[in-house]
Amino acid sequence: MDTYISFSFDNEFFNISDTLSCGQVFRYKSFGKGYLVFSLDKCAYCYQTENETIIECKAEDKDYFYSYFDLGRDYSLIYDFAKNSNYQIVQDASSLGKGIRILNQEKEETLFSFIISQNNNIPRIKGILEKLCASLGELKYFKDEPYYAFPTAYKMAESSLDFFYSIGLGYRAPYIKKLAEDLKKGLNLNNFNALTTPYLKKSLTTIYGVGPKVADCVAFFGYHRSDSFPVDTWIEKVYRENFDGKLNGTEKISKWFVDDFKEYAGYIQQYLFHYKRNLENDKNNK
DNA sequence: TGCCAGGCGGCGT
DNA sequence: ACGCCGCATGGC
Repeated sequence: MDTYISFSFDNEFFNISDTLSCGQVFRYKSFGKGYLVFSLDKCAYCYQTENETIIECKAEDKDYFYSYFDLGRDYSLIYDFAKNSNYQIVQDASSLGKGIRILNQEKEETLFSFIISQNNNIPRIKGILEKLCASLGELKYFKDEPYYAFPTAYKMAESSLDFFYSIGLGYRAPYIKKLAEDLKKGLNLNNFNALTTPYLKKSLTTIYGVGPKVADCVAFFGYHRSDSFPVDTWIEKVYRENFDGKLNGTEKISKWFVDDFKEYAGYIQQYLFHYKRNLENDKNNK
């Protein structure tokens, strides 16, 4: 039988709820005292005590999830950089999102996920990914709890275009189908590993259905290129309202932030995204 | 109900 | 290079 182990990490720079809900990942669900988190065919159970976050997984997956949750990185450096910003909103956002860590996600799953994310909302993205995995992914178990792996590109490439429409992908269905076919034919995302971030993004945008925003997300969440700054509708609002932004076009806006925040840009983008969406939710819950 | 969502491809200028 | 438009679907 499988052996399960658990390990823990200090909570000062790790809030599991904020880390999962800040829009970088879509495959997780509430479970017990915390969450089940799914990545490729693996699963971890995470919950927090007063001082620590506990991560439980199969013994063989320990190194994977240690890396997945980015536990080898010192987030105090990132936090200090943000707290020293001249922009009040960056200071405020980093305080609220102090416990956000950037996950090191698998590249193919990240790419599929963020192609699906375009012009879409987070609850619906999660639903589509659930249907995709339940339909084409391998049935697995975390202890007694069943779940589905993320499907292989090979399996997806065998599926009809109608299938992709049937899970609610809408006009994104051909993007997903073509990517699966290209991967089956030998496209290898690790071939981009050595590229500088600008060339990585340029290479990613050659993929059908991948524009600047999705390329930024994949560069950051899949390749951990923190000199990326995804600009979506939320971030563009923040730019207009809180940075007195006059630039037009998401690519120029992205470059403006990267020029300013350098290798901290991505983390600050996440703080801002999390902050803005939390403000909106508070308003709507009034 | 109508507006919006972690935007992109295609087209016209 | 830039701006505009259509796009599928469903959450709210």
